[in-house]
Amino acid sequence: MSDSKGKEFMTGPEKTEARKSRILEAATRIFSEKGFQDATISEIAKAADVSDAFVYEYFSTKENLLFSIPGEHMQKLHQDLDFHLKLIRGAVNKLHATLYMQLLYYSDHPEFTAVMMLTLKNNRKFIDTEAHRKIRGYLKIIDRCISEGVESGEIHADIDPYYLRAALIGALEHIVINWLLRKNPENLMDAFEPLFEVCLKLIHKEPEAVGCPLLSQIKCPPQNGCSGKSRFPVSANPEEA
Amino acid sequence: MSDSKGKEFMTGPEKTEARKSRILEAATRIFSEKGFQDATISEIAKAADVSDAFVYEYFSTKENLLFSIPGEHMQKLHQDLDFHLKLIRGAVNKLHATLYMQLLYYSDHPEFTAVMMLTLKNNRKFIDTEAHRKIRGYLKIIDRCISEGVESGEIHADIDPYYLRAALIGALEHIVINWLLRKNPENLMDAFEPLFEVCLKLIHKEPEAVGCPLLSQIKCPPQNGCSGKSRFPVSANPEEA
Amino acid sequence: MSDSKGKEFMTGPEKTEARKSRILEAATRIFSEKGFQDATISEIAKAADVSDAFVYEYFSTKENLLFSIPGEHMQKLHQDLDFHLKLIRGAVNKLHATLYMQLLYYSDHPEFTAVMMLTLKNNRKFIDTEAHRKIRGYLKIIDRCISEGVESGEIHADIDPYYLRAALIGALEHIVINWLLRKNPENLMDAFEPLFEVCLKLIHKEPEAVGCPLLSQIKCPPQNGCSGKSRFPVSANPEEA
Amino acid sequence: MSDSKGKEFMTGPEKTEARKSRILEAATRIFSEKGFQDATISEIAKAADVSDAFVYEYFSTKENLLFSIPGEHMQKLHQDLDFHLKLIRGAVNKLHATLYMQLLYYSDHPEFTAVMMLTLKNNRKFIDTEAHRKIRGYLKIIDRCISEGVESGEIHADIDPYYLRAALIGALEHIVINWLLRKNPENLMDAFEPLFEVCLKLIHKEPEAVGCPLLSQIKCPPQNGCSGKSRFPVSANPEEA
DNA sequence: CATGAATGAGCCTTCATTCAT
DNA sequence: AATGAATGAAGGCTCATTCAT
Repeated sequence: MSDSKGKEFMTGPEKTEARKSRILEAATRIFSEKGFQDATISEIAKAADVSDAFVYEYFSTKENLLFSIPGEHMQKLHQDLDFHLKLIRGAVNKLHATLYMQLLYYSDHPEFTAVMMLTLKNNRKFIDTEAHRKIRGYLKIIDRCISEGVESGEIHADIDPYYLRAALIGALEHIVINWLLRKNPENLMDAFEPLFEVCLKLIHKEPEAVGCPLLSQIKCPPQNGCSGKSRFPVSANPEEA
Repeated sequence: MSDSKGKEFMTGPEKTEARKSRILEAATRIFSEKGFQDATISEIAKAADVSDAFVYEYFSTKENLLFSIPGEHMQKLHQDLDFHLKLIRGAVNKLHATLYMQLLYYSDHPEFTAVMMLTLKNNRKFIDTEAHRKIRGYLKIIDRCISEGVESGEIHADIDPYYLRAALIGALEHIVINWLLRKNPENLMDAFEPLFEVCLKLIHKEPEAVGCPLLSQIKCPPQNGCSGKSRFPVSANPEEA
Repeated sequence: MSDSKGKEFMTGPEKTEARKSRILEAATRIFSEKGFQDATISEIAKAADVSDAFVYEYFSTKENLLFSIPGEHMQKLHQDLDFHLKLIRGAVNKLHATLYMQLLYYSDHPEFTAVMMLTLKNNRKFIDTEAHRKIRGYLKIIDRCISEGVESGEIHADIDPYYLRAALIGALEHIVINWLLRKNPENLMDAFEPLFEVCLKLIHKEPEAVGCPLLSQIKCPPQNGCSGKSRFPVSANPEEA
Repeated sequence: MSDSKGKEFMTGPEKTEARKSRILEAATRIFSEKGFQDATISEIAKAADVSDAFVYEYFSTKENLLFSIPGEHMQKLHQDLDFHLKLIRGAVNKLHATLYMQLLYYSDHPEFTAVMMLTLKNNRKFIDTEAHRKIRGYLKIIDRCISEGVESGEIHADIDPYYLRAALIGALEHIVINWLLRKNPENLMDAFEPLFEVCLKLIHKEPEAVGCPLLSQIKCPPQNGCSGKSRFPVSANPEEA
């Protein structure tokens, strides 16, 4: 009935997948609570109800386990976003939806978020990771929104899109970290409206243009004759190697 | 002779202070290189040319040593900023100077910056620290600039100043972290201009209003009849506990 | 077609034997390369292209696998030697042939030799092993040669045959170990001539008495009136329990 | 009074040395009993009455601890031998004394001997060790005896001295290993006489020339007109690198 | 004041071995 | 007959921290 079947009904590979999932969940929770170094594999294994050794069957090292955490999350977020963005017209509306969904995902997965923001983001080795590649892929969605907006004239062309994205992401993450560390605001989603108002300032559109979150498919495309030619080449930054 | 006296000329307390300083410098360097967990007290003590045990004379624990790193840096930055801001007129000019000086300080002290951005910022316990109090004090400077700008009409009043500050700081830190982890841009100060352009968008002023960094004391105060009454109480956020 | 049949043509028991053989070969190679402790069952199983668990079908433990290595080798060496010695006359010639064949076998099977000399010979438990019994059986061939020589007068009787054998075997093994560990000499067989000259000193015969290896069936039996009665009872040592 | 002072009377460095010694003794005993792999550092530390961590103060790794065992032993043996050989005339007498002392040392230190013969001698890495260098230095004493004997005519020149030494050492070690593993003979020194008789065969001297062990300083030098010119260059083997 | 010396506590990781299928 | 999957058990090694001197 529920989505977590009793163990006794699982077949071999099914059971294995479930155990792998439980390990990732446990790791996420415990890493988020105690940090990477203070968490122990034993602790995680016990929380996931598997043996210590089993953890190493699927995650070659403790660090590798850490780096494996974002995988599914990012994939899910990416997919959802891809799906929704197809339905939305207008770069600003797309950005709105993107930021909203991202914040919502963080809000719904505070432990994953803590691992991402407090442990992974600052890890030098993480950058060379498959998981980080996925994150960069995710960021390209935002880049695409921005360049679409620039092309269409929705977003003015006199701002470097790399720095625009940096400001959007930076502001969002700053908010998220304050939420994680200081419970401010208590509900992360309370931060969305003011945050997005700030973002609108960045992209120079009036707040009225946006309707209710995720449903704001108002007609907005190229309404003015703005050339759409940015001063900056789209994605000219070396970050997307 | 020079500003770094030879050890043999130092009196007792003088020598002690010098040793304390050397420990902090060594800790900063080594924490920035290897991270908190992978750095060892022995390593730091050796680099500072003191005994392991001496480290504990001044820093009760390894973590306490870490938390002691920002102290002098923040004090210096705070003082410098206080001095300069007195000479500058106009909220936007002040913000400009503030962000410039902050970025410059980071650029000049990459090891301290790495410790701050990659190790301290994400540490739950750091928040309850005297050092963090100093950082919050520093942030108030920005808040004061913002509220001054709102009062004067330089900064429009329809944006929550807390989120405005979050965006400014978030964007700046995002840039800094990319510089630390990915050497992008290679020289941090290259990021200042585009970054500040973004910031100007946030505060809704045209870039032309700003002259050369640190010297831009143009007349800007209340030029429009804007009431100067913000929708938001200044510093209404619980972060400044 | 060839002497190594393709797997697909093997019947059940035939295939099983082949797999057992592959395991022993792989174990020999890997034990010789990495030593007993650093070799893993998984590694051996993979090299033998069988599952880990299958190894345990035939070898109850890892140590048992180790102890199973000499079996076939010693049997082969024993048989060959038995065959050849029948064709050879004279104790000294027989000893010559024996030592030559042994050295040649080592030279041709360096991996087996490494396991024997570096891993098995020093293992306390190995002594109580069936494999070790075979080795002792092999040593009896040498004892028989010696006592035959003593009887016939070829080998003088004033030397304890146990210590004579110890010297022969000890010298040979010393040479072999130097070859294994230090590649000195590069080709083990280069050591045979000088080694055997030393051995001849031990048994008090002139080198000229020996012709080409393995084919030196010169007439040598009792040429002097030596009583042939040794001071020592043959095989009075407790080693042959 | 005794050579093991009570702990309470030791000063700092003295105590430390004593502890280091106790570790080596404990390691020797335990390695000899259980072999290298089955012995644990905890076990050794406990037997030496020090903490696990202290072991690592002086011996960086478990393997390094193993390799440190022969150091003092070889030095002692080397010194003793140097001292005695100065008093002895005649190469054969010197060899006699050398082998006797070596066997006696083994007999008196069975645990050290077990480590040497059963664990170190077969360790590939041991060869590149400082301790192994000392052993090679020790072997040179034997080489010097041999070449002295060849020069003087005591030892006949028609045998390769490298192989002669190999036979001497090989025979002796073979005996020692049998004593270690099979308690045959029960008292190692019982093996000396027959062993040396064998050795005399190798060097072609009559047993009568030798008196009681360690006291046999009979005049023996060059009595025959033997040329003393060996066919072999002394120490032409690459082992003495 | 300074420190050399000492350690307790703990964790990641490995594998031989087992057993359900 | 054959094996994939799972793990219990264990050990080398590290360091923050303490304390006698």
